[in-house]
Amino acid sequence: MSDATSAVEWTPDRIKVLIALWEEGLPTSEIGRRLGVTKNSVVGKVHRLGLKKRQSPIRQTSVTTAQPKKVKKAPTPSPTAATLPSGDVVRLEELTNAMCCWPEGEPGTPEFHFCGKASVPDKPYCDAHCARAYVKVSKDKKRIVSGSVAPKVSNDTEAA
DNA sequence: CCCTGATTCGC
DNA sequence: GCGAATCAGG
Repeated sequence: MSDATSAVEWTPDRIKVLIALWEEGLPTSEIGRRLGVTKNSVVGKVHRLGLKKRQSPIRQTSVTTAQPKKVKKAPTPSPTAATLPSGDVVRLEELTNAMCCWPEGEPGTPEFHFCGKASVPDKPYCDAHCARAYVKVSKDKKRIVSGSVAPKVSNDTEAA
């Protein structure tokens, strides 16, 4: 490969994840934080992509930071289907409804994979990653890596 | 005061 | 087109 001008390019993979996270209800800050970009970049890209809007400055049904609403019916996506092959990483194509779609690594790279663990009912992520995505944290651990990419996003199991 | 989201301008 | 800055609202 002879080209390596752009460090962070919006590849379909990243855009896919971007939309995925956005659709899931993750705050722009969180998405941008994970991808290593600012919330402005995320929201800008999303806007340009023609995605839907969520919480406009004007009153448009509060979102409450993507709080998982309770559903009356729990289909229970059979976590058994999330039995991923050991030793093999979960790719985007291998993602299932009962799989934790938590992007790890740099989207666009062969190293990029998902958690692949069994996600909790009505939740796109597993118990551990769910807390990471819906964390109410504010300000804080901005882990934006500059220069060399590779934000170890595999940090979970946090215990205060 | 803080955070989230949209919009706009500049590069 | 991407990124950052700015503005608006909750």
